[in-house]
Amino acid sequence: MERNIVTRRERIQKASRHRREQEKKELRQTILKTAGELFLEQGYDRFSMRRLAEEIGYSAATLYLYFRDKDDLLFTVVDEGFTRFEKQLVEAAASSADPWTRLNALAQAYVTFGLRNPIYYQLMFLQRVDFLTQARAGEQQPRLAALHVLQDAVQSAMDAGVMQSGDVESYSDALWAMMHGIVALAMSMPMFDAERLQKLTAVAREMIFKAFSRE
Amino acid sequence: MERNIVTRRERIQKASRHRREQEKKELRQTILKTAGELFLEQGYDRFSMRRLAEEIGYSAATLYLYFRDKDDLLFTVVDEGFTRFEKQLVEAAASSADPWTRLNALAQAYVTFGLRNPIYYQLMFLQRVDFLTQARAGEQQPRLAALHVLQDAVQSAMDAGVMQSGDVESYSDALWAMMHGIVALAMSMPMFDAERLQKLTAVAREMIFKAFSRE
Amino acid sequence: MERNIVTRRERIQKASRHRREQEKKELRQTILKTAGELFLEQGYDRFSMRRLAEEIGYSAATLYLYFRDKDDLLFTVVDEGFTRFEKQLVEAAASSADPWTRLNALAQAYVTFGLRNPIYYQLMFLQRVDFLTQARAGEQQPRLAALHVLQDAVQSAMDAGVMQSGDVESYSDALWAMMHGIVALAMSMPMFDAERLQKLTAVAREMIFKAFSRE
Amino acid sequence: MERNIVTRRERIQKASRHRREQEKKELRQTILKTAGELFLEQGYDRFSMRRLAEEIGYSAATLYLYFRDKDDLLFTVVDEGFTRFEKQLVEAAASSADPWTRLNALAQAYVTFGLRNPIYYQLMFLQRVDFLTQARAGEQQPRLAALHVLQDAVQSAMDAGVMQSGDVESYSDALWAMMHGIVALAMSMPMFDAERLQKLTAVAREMIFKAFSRE
DNA sequence: CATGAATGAGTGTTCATTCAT
DNA sequence: TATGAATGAACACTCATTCAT
Repeated sequence: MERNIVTRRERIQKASRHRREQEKKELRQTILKTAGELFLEQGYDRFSMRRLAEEIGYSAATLYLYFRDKDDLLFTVVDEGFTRFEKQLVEAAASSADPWTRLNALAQAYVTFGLRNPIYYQLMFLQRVDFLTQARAGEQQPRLAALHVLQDAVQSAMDAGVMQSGDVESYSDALWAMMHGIVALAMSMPMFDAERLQKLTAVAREMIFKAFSRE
Repeated sequence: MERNIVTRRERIQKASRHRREQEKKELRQTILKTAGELFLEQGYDRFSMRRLAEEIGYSAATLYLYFRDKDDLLFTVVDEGFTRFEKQLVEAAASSADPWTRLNALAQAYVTFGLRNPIYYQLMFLQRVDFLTQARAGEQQPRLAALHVLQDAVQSAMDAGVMQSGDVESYSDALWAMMHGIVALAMSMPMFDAERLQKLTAVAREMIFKAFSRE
Repeated sequence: MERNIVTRRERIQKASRHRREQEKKELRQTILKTAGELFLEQGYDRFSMRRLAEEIGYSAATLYLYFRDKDDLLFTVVDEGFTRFEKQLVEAAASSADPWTRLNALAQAYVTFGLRNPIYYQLMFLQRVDFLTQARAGEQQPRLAALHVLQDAVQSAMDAGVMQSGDVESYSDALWAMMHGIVALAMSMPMFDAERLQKLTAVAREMIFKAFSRE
Repeated sequence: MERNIVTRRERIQKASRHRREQEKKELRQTILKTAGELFLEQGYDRFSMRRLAEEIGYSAATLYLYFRDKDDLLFTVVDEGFTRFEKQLVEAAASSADPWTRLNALAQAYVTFGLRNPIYYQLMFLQRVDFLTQARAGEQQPRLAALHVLQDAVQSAMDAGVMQSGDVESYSDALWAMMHGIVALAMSMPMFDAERLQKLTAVAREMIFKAFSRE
């Protein structure tokens, strides 16, 4: 009987611990999500720990139970951004067996990610570029892995002979620059409305095709 | 003799006034220059009037003798940036009678400006995009005039038949995006060393040529 | 036993929470009180959040945990003042069934309030008259309600036939002006010592009687 | 001849000195006048030496050639106010041989001065009451002399038997309080429009008559 | 786990005043 | 006489962060 009780207690404790861990994770996610929303609504400068705390309904001190400091929080947001970013690029890369189509899908995915996740994109590639090369102590996370997907796609397109051959890195960089430029302009210049942006991307796609495709 | 004395006094006063005006202009320039350096070294967020004052060795209050407020100072930096920017683009545009060469010169000038004046470029096109559409009270300075130079060049290249014809604005936008992307990446991504950047611009130039040139 | 422990913990927490709330209220009161003293000693102009903070031995930032901003603090002082003011007038009005006696009691209460609460009176009727017509967002507190008590008393005195009838508002205003004048002079003119003031109020009372009482 | 020249020179110098003194006086007056206007328009708090300087078209430093410091300037404004105030009261007192009429004229003059010169009144009797008892080093100017006019009028009205006799100072104080109250309320309470104010003064006049006149 | 309370350091800005010229 | 230049001290207010509970 005692054993039983102990077992029950253990079970309860375990369940409780599990639940608590679950709750902890959930709150962490809530913080990150809300942080992102705050960026989007108020901009990077206006974001503050206090405002974030208020928004999620917890005290400011609580944030420091989940993140060492403000930069740690932002770093995590950026991390999450890179995770999603990579995931979408990988998906796009996997969407087609044809190297050229894959390349196009990748470019499309890149721009789409930027336009749909301006918060992440801002932080990842514009506001906190310094995070790009940093890695959290102990972790070893190549934040730029996502971009290797692009290089790989270029490489295989060249290998398959559908793309003009040349220095892989440089060609990949050129694509990156083009896409980054489009996203950056679209995001910050008020004159880039939907129509103008749509025409721009069309021209860009055509440009890439003419410049890189073989035959 | 009296007349002489007066004249001398006047001369002295005039010289003195002139010297003071000169000094005032110089300090103004020093402020602007130091402000730029602070941006570059510490980043936009860390820039503050107080820090700037300390840097130039004056009290914070003094800054307000030269600029109405912080935004006025930044606005002036940006203004100066746009003036130089436009000047260099116009020069590039005037460098050749051949429309295609002109277009290339323009692109080259754009990127060069960005890389040589990262402070200006940051403020103009990344940090304070809001200034783009603003104009100082009373003044009426189209800050984007510079970019019309690009559109004009595209237009004349099309007119001359050396460039594939199409929607001028969109083609111009695509060029802008490409160049903006190159500058932005080069400026903020540490892995873009001189060599990689040089290769990138070479590919970009080739890309533009293949995509746009006719025949 | 577990239950007991929990209960005890809860009890402790509750007590602790209660104590903290108590302390918070006390500090809030200390702030308000010290603010008042500062006004009185140094004058409205010399009052500043910093000075107040120093006076209470806390950092300036702490004040903002208790009041949204400076105006909120002052507003609260004024509010408290009006609450006490109204309470005392209402009490005075209820002190007698005889309309004429009531009117006298009211006048006496008004002057007494002003002389005993110079800080409040200063803010309410001299320095921050703008608060008179304002109301804190959300609240709907007619700050001038107190003065309606005066009008009501005049009205009933007229109705009862003990006071010469006429325009209620104007007669009430005249009484107000008289009392306001007495308080204002007494508060700020150093020559109004206790004796002179006492004689003044006596004459004023007599004056009101002769001017307004019927029969 | 030499003598003549000298004389001429002296004459010129004298004239010039005179002119300069004249100009100096004029500028001083301009400063004072403009200071008053600034108070009226912007309020006591918003008044600043810098703004005043800007308004008169001189540098801020110039103000310090005419006034030791800000308080000296304000003191002078107040002084000027008291001078005008006294003058108007004296005029009113001299307007009639009948003691009672004189008293009425005085009261009228008092209120009129307050309403027509709110700047002066504010400074003299509300904002800078501290000046009332101060005297500029070396000077000996009883700033309250003006109020003796009131006491004198009360005295003679009593002597002439048209006013109920009693303690002169107290009766005079009561009149002062009434008038001060009216002016103060009218000046700062927004609800006192022209009509309400007019009715109030009428009641006040009637009140004084009933209370003080004998027969 | 969560927080209320607190704060030092900082922000941009204004002010009265000084002083060499 | 007048001023341009300068400043120290102050202002209200916000922030990221800490810590006892």
